[in-house]
This record gives sequence, structure tokens and C-alpha cells, in this order.
Amino acid sequence: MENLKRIFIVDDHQMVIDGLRLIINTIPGFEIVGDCNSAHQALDILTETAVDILLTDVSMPEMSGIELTRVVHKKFPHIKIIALSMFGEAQVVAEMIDAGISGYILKNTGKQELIEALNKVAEGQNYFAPEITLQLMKSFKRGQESESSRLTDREIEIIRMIEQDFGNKQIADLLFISERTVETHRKNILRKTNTQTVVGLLKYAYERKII
Amino acid sequence: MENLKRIFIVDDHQMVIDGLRLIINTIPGFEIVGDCNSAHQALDILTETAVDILLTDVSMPEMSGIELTRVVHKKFPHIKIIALSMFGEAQVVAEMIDAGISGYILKNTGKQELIEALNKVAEGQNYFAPEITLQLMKSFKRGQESESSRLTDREIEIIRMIEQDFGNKQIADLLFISERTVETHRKNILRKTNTQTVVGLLKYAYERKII
DNA sequence: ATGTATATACCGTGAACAGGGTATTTATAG
DNA sequence: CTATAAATACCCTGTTCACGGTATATACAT
Repeated sequence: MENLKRIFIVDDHQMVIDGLRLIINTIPGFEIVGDCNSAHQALDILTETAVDILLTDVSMPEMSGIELTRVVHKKFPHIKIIALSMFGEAQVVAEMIDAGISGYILKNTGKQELIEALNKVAEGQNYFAPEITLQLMKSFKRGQESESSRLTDREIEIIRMIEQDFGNKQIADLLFISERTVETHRKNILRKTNTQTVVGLLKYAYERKII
Repeated sequence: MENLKRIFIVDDHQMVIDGLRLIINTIPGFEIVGDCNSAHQALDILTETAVDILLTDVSMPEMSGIELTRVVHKKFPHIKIIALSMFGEAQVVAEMIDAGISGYILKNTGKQELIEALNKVAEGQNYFAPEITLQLMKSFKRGQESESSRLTDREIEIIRMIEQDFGNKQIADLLFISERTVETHRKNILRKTNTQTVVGLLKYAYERKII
């Protein structure tokens, strides 16, 4: 009888769980023993379900993956925890590491990488997606240049206009500057906020009450 | 002594006011007698400032342009009101018309159109930006096909993933469908929500508690 | 059987955006 | 004077997105 590693998945989006299920079901050596949509549910279930590896979303309503990781790491120290996230924001990664994860992968991870992560963690090693380590290094470097992360008044102004769904051309017209200048500001803004898209930027801005 | 039409501008974004000021200051026949950043302020100032034309933003915190228009139209019936908005959403336009506006222009309006709007309204006529009338006609037609505006479960699912900053490729991977299909869904979503960009869509979705 | 709604999927195109970079000017501080 | 920060502006490229359209399959209702 083969000794399968038992995996449990926590994510508030069932579609992510279903996607992961389909992939993991094809990976030898692992079996999914359950899944649920909230950290609270997970804690209940883990008290009566034998689990080896916990795959948990980082951002969840009510109780975050960070908190869940802390509790699980404390109550069930044998459970290896792999974090799943859209982003590898350095601060969040650091908090998850502190909380006790063994791995951190992005949600768009391909099958090969997921296999590698699961195998490594199952062997007692750690696994961090390359993008994560890159992100951490960037953050470290950025931390040393903290002044470069502060948004200028102009940049904040432009964020506000982006939030109002003005395009670059419109922003340029309203501010009497070149469209190329707007693009440059956008570039600087995305770099400083460590985001790649307008969606990410707006979330950043809302979170930090910039707008 | 030339008889200039006195304009007052209300917009919570000073940059919009400044932009309008620069343009209007070059238009013969008009003078700006004041501006402020909130509807409440405007009401106070209008009681002691002679104004012929009020340019007001539609969306403002605390008291909207719609409410402002209602009050101004009632207390100062001689004041012609021109609405300024990012969008020409039919429902909003209709409410502003009910409230008593004489004109409605988009914030990205060029100088020529602003001149035309001001002149027409100053003569006692109405002026609506061509996009607005087009939007109203679209809305009228859409109102007749109200079923086509209801978002399907799949579409809501995809909106949620867009909000999580998943790109089309990622959404396709997670849902095991073609990227082309995702594009099609996006197209249908934007059409149904009458939005043109992700920013507009997210605002729509947040407002309506879709996400 | 037909009709409708939904999901899926494709074609084409142009515009916008993200990301790599370069550079200059102005204002301010030391 | 030099150095720095901020604002401005440009180059280039590849990718993504929005928007115009077409079509088929499936499930369900009539």
C-alpha cells in the first residue's frame, strides 16, 4: 500500500480549488483529503482530518492565510504549509515565512512547478517560486532606497486620474503635459508601488488610502 | 462695458477646475467668478455671488452634482447648469436632466466643444455632448433588450477574477477554457455593464456589490 | 421540431499599455 | 559651485486589451 501525502486545500474561490484538484489528482504520491473555502472551516476540519500538506490562499476574508498559518503551525506542527497567492508582495511573504510556511507559490504556477513544490515540501525542504525570491531581492534592494518608493505629489495626482478612468491621452490633455510624460509617470508609479497593472495599482491605492 | 457671462465651477478635483479655468479664460464673453471643491461650499457661495452658469461635477463626495443641481435649480432658477462627468451613463444623465441641467459634457471635452456648450447654454439653449446623446440612444435601445444586460454566472465569475488582477491567459488556464473565450466574455461583460475599461468595470462591480 | 440563453471559440485590427531605457530642465539644499 | 529630486519628454518593443465581427454546441422550454 503506497504511502500518499495527504493534501488539504483552503481557498475562498472554489474555482481555484477545483483547478488545483484537477492538477494534483494527476500527481503520483499525493492525494487530496479535503478542501474548504475559509480559514475557520479549515481549522475545524484539521482537528479531525489527517493532513500532511496544507495549501492555503494568502488573502481570504474574515481570517487571512497568515493567521491560519500561525494557528496551524502551532496546533499542528507536523503539517507543512504552502502559501498560494496572486502576488508575491515582499511584506506578505515575510509575514507568511514568520508564520511558518514551507513554501510559497503563485496562483498562476504551472503544473511542473506545483509538482516540484509539493515534492520538495514533502521531503521536508522549502520551496519558493522564482518570482518570489526575485521579489524578495527587489524588495530588499528597494528597502535600501526607501526614498525612491515615496510617491510625489504629481504621481499621486496621476493615480487619482487613473482611478477616474482617464487614459494617458486624457490625463495629458488635462494636465497640459505630453502623453509621453504621463507614461513615464505611470512607469514610475508602478515601479514605486511594485505593481504591474492598473488593477494592482488601484488596490494598492485604496488599501493605503491614497485615494 | 462688455456684459460677461459669469461662470462658477464646482469639482472636488482642483486639477479639473484649474484645467477648465485655463480654457475658459481664453473664451471671450465669459468670466469665472469663482470655484470650489464641494457642493456644500457651492451653495453657500451662490447665495452671495452672482452667477449665470454653473459648471458642476456629477460625482462628488458628500453631496452629489445631482443633488446640487436640484437645489440650485430651485433656489437660483436663473442659473444655467452644465454637468461635467467622466461618463455619460444614461441613468445619471436622466437624473441630471430631471434635476434641471441645461447641458452635459464629458470631462475630456475639447476646447471647441466647451465653447459651443457655453455659448448655447448662455443663449438659453441646451447642449449635450454627442457621446451623451449616443449613450442615451444606446441606453434606450438597451432598455428594450433588458435581458441582455443581466450578467450570467460565468460572467460574474470572470469579473471576480479580473478584480483579482488575473489576465486573460491566467483566467483561461484556471477555468480550462480558451483565452479567446475569456476575451469574448470580457467583451460581453463590458457591453452589458456599459463600460469600456477595467477601471470602469471594477467601479461598476463595486457599486453594485457584484464583488 | 424551433427558439432562446449560455458557454465556448475563433478571426481581424488598432490602440493602449507595460517595461526597458535615455535625456534635459528647474528648484532646492549644502 | 555640486548634488539631488521632481517634472518633463523622448526612444523602442512586445504584449495585452478593446472592439468589430463570426460561429457552434448544449441545455432547456415550448
